[in-house]
Amino acid sequence: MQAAKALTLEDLTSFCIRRGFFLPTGRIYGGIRGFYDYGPLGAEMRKEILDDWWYYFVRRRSDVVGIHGAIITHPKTWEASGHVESFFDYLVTCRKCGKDYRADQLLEDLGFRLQTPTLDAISRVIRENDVRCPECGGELSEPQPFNLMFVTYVGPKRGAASEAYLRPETAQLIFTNFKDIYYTMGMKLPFGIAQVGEVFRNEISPRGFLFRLRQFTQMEIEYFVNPKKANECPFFDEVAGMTVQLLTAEQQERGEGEPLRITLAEAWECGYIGSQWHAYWIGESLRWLVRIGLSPHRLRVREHVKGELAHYAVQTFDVEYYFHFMGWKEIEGISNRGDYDLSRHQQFSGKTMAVEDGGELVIPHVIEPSFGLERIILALLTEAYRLEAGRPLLALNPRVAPVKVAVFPIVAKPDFVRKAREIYAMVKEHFTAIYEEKGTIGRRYYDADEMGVPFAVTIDGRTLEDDTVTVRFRDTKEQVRVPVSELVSTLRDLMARWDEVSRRRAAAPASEQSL
RNA sequence: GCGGCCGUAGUCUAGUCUGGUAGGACGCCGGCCUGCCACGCCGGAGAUCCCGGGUUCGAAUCCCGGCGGCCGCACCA
Repeated sequence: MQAAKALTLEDLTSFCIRRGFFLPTGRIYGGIRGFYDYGPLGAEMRKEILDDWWYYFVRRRSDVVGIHGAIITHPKTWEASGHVESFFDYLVTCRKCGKDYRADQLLEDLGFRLQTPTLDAISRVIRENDVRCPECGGELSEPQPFNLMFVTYVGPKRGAASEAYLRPETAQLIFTNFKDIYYTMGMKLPFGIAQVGEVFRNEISPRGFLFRLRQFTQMEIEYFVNPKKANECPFFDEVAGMTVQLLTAEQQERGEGEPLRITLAEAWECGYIGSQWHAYWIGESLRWLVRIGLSPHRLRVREHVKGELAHYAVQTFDVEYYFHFMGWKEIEGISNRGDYDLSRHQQFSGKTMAVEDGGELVIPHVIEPSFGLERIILALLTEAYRLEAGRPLLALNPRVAPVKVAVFPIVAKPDFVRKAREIYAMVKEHFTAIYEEKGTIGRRYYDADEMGVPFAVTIDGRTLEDDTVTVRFRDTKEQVRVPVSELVSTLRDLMARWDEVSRRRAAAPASEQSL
């Protein structure tokens, strides 16, 4: 007997690569850290999640519109946003032993206090105090800026004048377009602008499969409210009664790790969450995360402590998911950005960002739910992955499953094959579907289970007699027989009632499984 | 970026210490068999042994450098 071993991130990584969810980019050349390509199943899953997000947060609502911004935009954007300033670190290299140090950190370790770690300040402190390499005593190089934004050049000439950045967040495209959207769409406060897209961060050390990437996808909403009406959210009733696990900054500063179990109404009334709109967006976010298949008990809301707050943030809560192999990790950040961004763009562009509300001009305050798509996919796969009799099965919610239906002739005889292909063609018009005729029927069911296909349709001898097929459920293995004429509507109905259909699933959560 | 461990067909892996041009399993392809839950039979293809350099008559194996991965530290808008 081999010792039982819990599912690890490595197991999940190799499962994803083997089944074609993700591939390390440029793999035939050895790959490149922090970048992954989506394979066929991953690409389908990504699209399902994106579509559902867009439906839930944009199309379903009348107060949110969507945009799709450019990846390279005017460089001034990133000066105004504070990214140029706070995305730079400085490296100094020992001229003798070649070791690199982060300049501000080295100086701090040696007891020097810098108000602002600018190039000049660092350089001066090093020179005036004859700071040397702590390892070998060698002379240090001039500080080199290390930019966490990817730099590129616009046009044929390389140089300072043509320098531009790949966007490190989608939010700024919303802020720079704010006034135009406000006018062209005739928006009135409060309202939101949503955007989905790729962002790029030149991380020093990408880690954890999909967890820290250099290119990833954000799904963001910037929701603009009149600061005087920060506590007048007309939708608050929809989430007020939701109980959440909340870990406040205060608790963390006291060293407490056990979150409060508290309703959003209480969390707001007690002042843990600073504004009603902020509490509303926390609730609405959690509802969507549960809707696509994450368990409420594995989701908690953790407030950023002081040192953790971003340069723009008034108050931030992370929605964290419990990954049993690495603990609680952020999958979404929900920040109150105040008027930081709009004020900065007003200042840098010289154009007013104030809009009219209730007879006065205001610069709106912003609540920003920002979802990391790849982290959410990682959470969904972690939650869905389980072993049944030694074989992997993905119990994905049909909303996000890359393939919804598998169609099989029970054996590959011409009559069955002909009928099965006919049914496959019909099903494919309505759902993402696959067809397979090779191998035993059990084998094909298990392969489909591994891809997370919720329903398998089988054509057998009876189909040719009375035009019915069996529909098999991935999670319970139970089957129902339905007329071909009602197949599509039955499948649609089963997906709509999924929570009920899957309630009987017997398998334990992945964290309690062993390999 | 630092330290430790690691890199062999699509996947998992034997072989590495004690150098003699790679073996298995799963998967894949072709054929047969199969009538509701993987692991029936026969045949076959598939390996720059991560990359580059060095030592050697000879390197998957030893040495150096690089790339990539995992863990820890640091970093994390």
